Amino acid sequence: MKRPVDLPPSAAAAGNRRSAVVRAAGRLFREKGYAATTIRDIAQAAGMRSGSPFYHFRTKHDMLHAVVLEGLAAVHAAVALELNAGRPPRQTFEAMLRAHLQQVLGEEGRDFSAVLLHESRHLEPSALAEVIALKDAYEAMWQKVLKILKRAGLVADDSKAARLFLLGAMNWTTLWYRTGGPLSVERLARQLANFVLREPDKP
Amino acid sequence: MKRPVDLPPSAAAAGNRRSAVVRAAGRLFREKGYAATTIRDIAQAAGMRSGSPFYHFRTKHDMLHAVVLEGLAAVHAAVALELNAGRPPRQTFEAMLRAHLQQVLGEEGRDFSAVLLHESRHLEPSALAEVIALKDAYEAMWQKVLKILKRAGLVADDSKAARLFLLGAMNWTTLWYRTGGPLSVERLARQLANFVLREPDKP
DNA sequence: TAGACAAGCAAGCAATTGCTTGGTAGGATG
DNA sequence: CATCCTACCAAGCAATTGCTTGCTTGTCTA
Repeated sequence: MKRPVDLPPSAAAAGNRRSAVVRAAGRLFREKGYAATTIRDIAQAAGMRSGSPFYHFRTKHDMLHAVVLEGLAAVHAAVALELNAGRPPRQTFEAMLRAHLQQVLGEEGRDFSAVLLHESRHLEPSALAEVIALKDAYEAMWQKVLKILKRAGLVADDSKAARLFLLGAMNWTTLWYRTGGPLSVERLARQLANFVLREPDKP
Repeated sequence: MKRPVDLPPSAAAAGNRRSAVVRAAGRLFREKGYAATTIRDIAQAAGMRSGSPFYHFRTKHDMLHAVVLEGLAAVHAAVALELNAGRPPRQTFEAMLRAHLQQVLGEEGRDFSAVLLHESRHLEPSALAEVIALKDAYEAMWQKVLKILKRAGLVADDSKAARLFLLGAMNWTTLWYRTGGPLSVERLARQLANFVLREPDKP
């Protein structure tokens, strides 16, 4: 009956079944949406009975919160790595595109990031504010690379609107890209770079 | 107790309160999402009691269907008008951008189009198939203008992916654009055109 | 071997959900 | 005047919802 209130002792080992709940919630929230997913759905997908997820989470909202934070952390880490790899502007940009698309479309992280992108509005106000702050920090990296690209003459516009157009083009792929289709994520990143950059294409 | 099954006699006058239900549903579906909106919410917003909307619609799904079709018809008509206005490529393109963004962001049609963009997955399979067919026809107009732009050397890529990048950039605005902010819809359209086209900017 | 704790289960409760049912006010129609 | 039809209301039903409660199991430690 007791609960691991904030940090369970020896969280690494203890968080094993908890993460099963998060993964199940992530997949279902992406497939059916937050509001249309029931606790019973999540419990069953995690191999539990309907009351058991509440051992790990206080509310359903908390499950959404955990999913969204996981998505945000993963995409931030992946893109930050490429931004700081010390490559020239165009290569840095394309690597960041690839990393973002990989996170958003790849088997591994697509559930978390799709939920982040499409279900955040169902968060409670305080959790939403936290997520928005983290998202702003993430998007600042894109503003930074746009600035670099403009200095290099590779792009004409590094405004806030330009950043949002770019992120929109990327994030919208979650609604149409199909894994196993004719287009790999790498080629998609290359194609978006060519679509956006003002430079002779590199096929 | 009887219902106007398919076509109510003298539909023009009779469909008055019905359209109040559609407008209320559109606004609530956009604000809270389809699954999180209750019949009671819709009825109250339309000034009715909770059972009354079912005089006009068989199910809640049918209400979503009506909202989505309204959004699709409006944006299709607005953009088709500009595509066929007989202007030169760049002007045609920018006018289409403006028309789409006007529909998606403007007071008048944003409820319907935002629901179309973000809630279509909650449609029943048969209704979804119908909507997808109409959406494909809509997007074909964008493929067409991209082809024209490429012939004119204004864009480097007129592939299917390029079209989806463009639509993504536009449709994502529904998640960040705020009416009354510093950026008008007209300027937004101009800025997106400059972001995408390979030509000296026209400020 | 005894105790403690992590991690669940079985059962159910109060509220909410989509939707149905029988009725009815008010205008049009004969 | 009698009838019909449109558009709604008042009430409620069966199912589902998020969540709670008391209890059990397996495992680790002293």
